[in-house]
Amino acid sequence: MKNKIKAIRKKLGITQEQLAEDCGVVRQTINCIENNKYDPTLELAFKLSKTLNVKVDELFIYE
Amino acid sequence: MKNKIKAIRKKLGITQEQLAEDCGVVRQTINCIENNKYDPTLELAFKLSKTLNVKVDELFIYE
DNA sequence: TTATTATGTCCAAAGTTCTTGACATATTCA
DNA sequence: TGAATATGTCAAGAACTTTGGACATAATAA
Repeated sequence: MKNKIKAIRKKLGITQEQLAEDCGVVRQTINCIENNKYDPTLELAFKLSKTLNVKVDELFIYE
Repeated sequence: MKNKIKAIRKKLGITQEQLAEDCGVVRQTINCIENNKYDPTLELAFKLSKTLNVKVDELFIYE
C-alpha cells in the first residue's frame, strides 16, 4: 500500500516530528510509514488523514 | 472506531463467511470487527470497502 | 565552517490483529 | 420438530505495528 503522506506533509510545511505529535505517535512511526516499512493501523490512518486534511481513500493508494 | 459493516453486509444479503472469503480472512475476523472487538488493519479495511462497495471513509466512523 | 534541525535506521519490548480449532447458541427451513 | 446454516465466543500462537533509546547522515541556517 502506497501513500501520499510525505508529499502532503511537505506541502503543508510541517516536519515528521510535528505530524507525529499531532497524531499522538513518535517520529519513527511517521518515518516508517512514509518510507513504506509498514502500514499504519486504521486508527492512525484516520488521524493522519484528519491532520493532513484529506480523506483516507485519498491519502492511501490500495492496489 | 465504529463501522457499518454488518448493516451493509446484510443489505447485500451475504454472510460473514462469504464476506470473509471475499476479503481473504476467516469468519471470526469479520465477526470480531463487526462486533467491535478490534479494528481491522488498514489493508483489510480497504478490502472490506471494496467488497462492500463503499469508501473507507464511509464504512468506518472515526470519532 | 559550525551549530542546529530534520531525516533515516537499528534493536528489543510491548501491544494489536489474525489464524486455527473448537464448541455454544441462534436462526432458518424442510 | 429436527437438520442445516449462521453467528458468537474462547484460547494460544503467529504476524504486524508502535515505542523508546540511540546513533548516523543530510539539510539548513548563523
